[in-house]
Amino acid sequence: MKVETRKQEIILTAAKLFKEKGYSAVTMRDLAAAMGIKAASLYNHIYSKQAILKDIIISLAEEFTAGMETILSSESNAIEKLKKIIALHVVITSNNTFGMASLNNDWMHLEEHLEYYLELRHNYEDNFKEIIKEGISEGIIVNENPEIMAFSMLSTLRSLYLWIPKKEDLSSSDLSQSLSELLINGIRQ
Amino acid sequence: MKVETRKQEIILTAAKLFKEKGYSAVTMRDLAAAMGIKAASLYNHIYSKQAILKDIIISLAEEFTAGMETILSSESNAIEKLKKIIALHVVITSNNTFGMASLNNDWMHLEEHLEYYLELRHNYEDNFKEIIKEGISEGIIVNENPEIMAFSMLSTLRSLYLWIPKKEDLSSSDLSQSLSELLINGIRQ
DNA sequence: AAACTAAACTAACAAGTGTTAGTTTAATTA
DNA sequence: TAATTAAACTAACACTTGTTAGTTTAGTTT
Repeated sequence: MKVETRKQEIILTAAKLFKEKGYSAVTMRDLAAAMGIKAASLYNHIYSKQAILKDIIISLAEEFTAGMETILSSESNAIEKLKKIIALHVVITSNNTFGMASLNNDWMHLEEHLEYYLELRHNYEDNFKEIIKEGISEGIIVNENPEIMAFSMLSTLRSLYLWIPKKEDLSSSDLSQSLSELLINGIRQ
Repeated sequence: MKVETRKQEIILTAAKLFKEKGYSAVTMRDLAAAMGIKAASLYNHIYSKQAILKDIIISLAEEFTAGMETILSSESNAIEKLKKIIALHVVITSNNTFGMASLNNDWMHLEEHLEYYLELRHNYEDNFKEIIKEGISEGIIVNENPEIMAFSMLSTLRSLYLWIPKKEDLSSSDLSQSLSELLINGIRQ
């Protein structure tokens, strides 16, 4: 029974390098050097450079999709759902800041898996917007352009991977709490 | 007197391609093909691939720096200054969505100019945070973590390049207005 | 008409790319 | 002890990379 820890080490190291320089700028020789081995040796563990990227991105995208489904089927109002989504982003990002960089910046190099990724992403965004519209109908969210609200909130949540590593003292729950208040109540006193 | 329009065409086309695939994934042959010429011909107009990137990014970074300086020296309170910053981002991004992609995603490939870029960026972020702290002192901004507020607002503003091209019907002033209300007042009814 | 010039071209380079084939090493299992 | 296996290695491949050198073309200036 193979536990595949070596493969996981390679994928984690790759994600780290991809975050620093982007997928295209990282060579298999860079990755091998970071692992302390030769490039050819990587192929005892992984199929291709492509496959590493797919592994990193698709697993994260599916995590978000699963999280969204759980939230959608909960008995919460729109504001509560949005708070749960914020917490979802904080938790997933905290556990894999490197991978989140690829999810945000390297997805266009997915090739065969691009279509599937875009489908997951599109559905996620649609669900997000629907929650906002629901909140407007309920009268608990201001009647402004839901597209702009969704864009603004998602922009912040998608940038968390850049920010969380710089603030390791901040706990996930504290950050979720602060972000919820900010994104929902604004900054005005 | 050379007007350098051909060079500008090349740089604009490069920015377009960089936005789609990232700096490293775009080859000089890709760029040449997009211009309808051969790769070697590009070198009649530009020094190197590097120099194209530097041109795109540094000019934008300096535009932001100049805009920030104007805002800092205005006689406005913190909230008014933040609104001016939002408008600054909307205007600069509207005029060059392709370049903004490189500014956000390709800066790590600047090499010789990386240090200068990071200095401009760091100063900009510091000024942004100072305005928020000023607003807290004045009692017009909530007394929460200014780092989180700056991060959140800047995340949204930095993502505008992805969003503006999809909403061409929206005018710059309408978008600035909506974003100001959202980022400052939040979404809660 | 002659000279100049902007901007294209062809051909080639040295270095770097992802990947494959076949081999060696050292630890684990039968 | 012999066989197996995980994981490294060397060597090489076909192709792509940014860039240079030298040449041609066609329009403009003298």
